[in-house]
Amino acid sequence: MNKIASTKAKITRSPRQRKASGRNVSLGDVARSAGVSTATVSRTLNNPEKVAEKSRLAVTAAIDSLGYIPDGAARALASRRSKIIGAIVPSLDNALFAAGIQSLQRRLKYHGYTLIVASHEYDLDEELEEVKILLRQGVDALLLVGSRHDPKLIQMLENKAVPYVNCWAYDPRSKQPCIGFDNRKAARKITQHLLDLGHTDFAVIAGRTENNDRAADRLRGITEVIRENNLSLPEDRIRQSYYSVKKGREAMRMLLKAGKRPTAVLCGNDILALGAIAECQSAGIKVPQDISITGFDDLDMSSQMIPALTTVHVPSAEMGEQAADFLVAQIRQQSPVLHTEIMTDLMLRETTTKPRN
Amino acid sequence: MNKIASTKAKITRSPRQRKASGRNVSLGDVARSAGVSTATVSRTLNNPEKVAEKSRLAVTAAIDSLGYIPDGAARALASRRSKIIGAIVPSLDNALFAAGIQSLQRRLKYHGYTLIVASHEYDLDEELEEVKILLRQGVDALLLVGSRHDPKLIQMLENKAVPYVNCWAYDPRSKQPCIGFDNRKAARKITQHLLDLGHTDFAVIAGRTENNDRAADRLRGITEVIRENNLSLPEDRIRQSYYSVKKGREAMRMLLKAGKRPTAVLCGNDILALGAIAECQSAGIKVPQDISITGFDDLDMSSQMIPALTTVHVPSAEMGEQAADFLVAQIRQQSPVLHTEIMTDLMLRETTTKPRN
DNA sequence: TCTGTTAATGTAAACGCTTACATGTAATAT
DNA sequence: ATATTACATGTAAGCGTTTACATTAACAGA
Repeated sequence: MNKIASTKAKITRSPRQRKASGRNVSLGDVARSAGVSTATVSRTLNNPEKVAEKSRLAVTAAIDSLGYIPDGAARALASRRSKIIGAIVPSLDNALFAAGIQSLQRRLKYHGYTLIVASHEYDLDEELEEVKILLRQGVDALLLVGSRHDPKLIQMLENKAVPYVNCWAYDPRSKQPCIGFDNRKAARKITQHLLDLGHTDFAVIAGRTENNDRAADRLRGITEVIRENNLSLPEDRIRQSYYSVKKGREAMRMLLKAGKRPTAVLCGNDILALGAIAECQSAGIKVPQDISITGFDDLDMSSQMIPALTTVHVPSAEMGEQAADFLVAQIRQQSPVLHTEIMTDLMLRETTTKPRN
Repeated sequence: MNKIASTKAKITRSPRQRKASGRNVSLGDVARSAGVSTATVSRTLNNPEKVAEKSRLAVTAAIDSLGYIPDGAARALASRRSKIIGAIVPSLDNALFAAGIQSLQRRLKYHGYTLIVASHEYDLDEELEEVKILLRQGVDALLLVGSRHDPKLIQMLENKAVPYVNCWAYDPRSKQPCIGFDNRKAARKITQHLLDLGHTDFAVIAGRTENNDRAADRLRGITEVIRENNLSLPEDRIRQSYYSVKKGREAMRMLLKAGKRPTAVLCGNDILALGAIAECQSAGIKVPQDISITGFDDLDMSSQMIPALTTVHVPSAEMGEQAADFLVAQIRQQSPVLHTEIMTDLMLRETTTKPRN
């Protein structure tokens, strides 16, 4: 890992921020220029169908020629809606969330909303802090990840009557709206797949479960099924890691060091699985012949790697879209479905097979 | 790639959005409850040092007991600053941007700013559209990616006197502020590395260069060096792809089909390189023994894969942080350095070696 | 011609803050 | 004691929209 050549900064000073030349053009200016009242301009912008064609044309012409851009703050203050929706995710570094956010954003934009994204780095206090900030910014609605939050958080949202939805998790018994999938059920499914192949000797590389109910549910699903089948899963066969390839490798390295090698390793997500596979390759252990490995999430790359990863497909894009529709409906005082379970599919690919007998 | 078992949605209706119980608590309420004027409350919030300790305590106590949350729209309207900064990136799906955005956000938060992220999917018209939206939302400053934008875009920003900075690219001759690295120079460096190893027979899997000046600069750097060394790089040895593992595999497949195999393939980023390597593995071609492959970006995983990827390290996190500092300084009417070049390092790892003679 | 109805527009009062300026008060200098 | 200064606070005028309500115009029906 050599470093070769680096470059150093060149210095140029930027000009002091130039003062805006006079006032910004306001809705009043447009009204004057178009020869109508401010109310008519406002209506052309927000309810064009209520304005006679003649005035409408005059107004749009004035807007174009003046280069008018409405002031969101003033609009928000007067109308009590900011047209901004917030999303608070654990991390943007995770491709899973990035994909969901991307489709959320696209859909929100279609509805005329702008998205603010914040992240809390898997820290629930930080999450509460972010909610306060977004509430202060006046978001019209909020998307959260998972179903475990600081009670104060939910309280604040309900006080302010700000719609919200929990995503990437599905808990129909909760009072809180959610759009997501049952992490536990999906984890059970993939575990069962390994059992069906004949595996009896498991290890788990889970995500960190404190402050992460999705990781906890996945781990729970796995351990349940294993124990229901009267198989053992000792503590030292369960490792928790932050989600990174490096951590996945490290965890697998520990597992390989510690006594008898398991025949199957269930990973908390694809990134950890990629790391686990890399570590096996580097140790000369063949996947899946010597050891079966599974992921969770089905990132784009997971199907393209060699060997292609057996994993659980999580439709993040679909979820983001549905979340957008849900929140917008809530803002519009409609009553969309409170709990939506999203399908999750088992993707059987090349990293799992029967154990060597 | 089987799909097994899927779940279907359960239906529950959510209660119609409950109306906020009466008015929201406002700064005036706090003032009354604390027995001071609204000005004093405002000052305790924004310039606590200008308020006597006694009043300050009374105010903070009132804020706590009433659960007061300031209204950002009103504040923005009155003060002409939203405390919001916007960033428009090509895509959030790209881990490179995600990492930069994450650190940008962290740093902005430290300065007391909130970040709005938008993406334009590598479409410059869309980028202009996003700028309009963010300007309407009243962002105090804007981060852009790359140095090629619609001229109208820059014009709008200067009209409104909104500070901005171009990132992930470095062009000291431009009037526009930038914080980034010289893509062309870095590409030259990694190409030179392959030349030094003795390669003469190259292929390139570049990103799509239309609407992506970074990809174009990288490609230019590569072709320049090759031609300066009197080597040929025919058109059919240059492929352009969207950034995905799948596209990388496809491109490599085409390359392998088309006549004589090159001894070295330069990829536009790590994701493409991962795909290229996977395709080679699947075709039984050994990396780096049979073919050397390079990436660009140095994603977290690139050092962990087997074989570890030779690539260019791009310090996205550092860039995000510097961008935050730059924009905040600009907002504060300071004059930070206009052009900052960030170091980029060649990471020599396991996917490059001397060509078979 | 007059009245009732509808459609288009205008008037002006919020919205919840910030901040320039005025006022009052206490400390210090003369 | 008075003048000066500094500090803490209060008063009230915006900030740029939206929107309830009032007004006007146009037209149909009697």
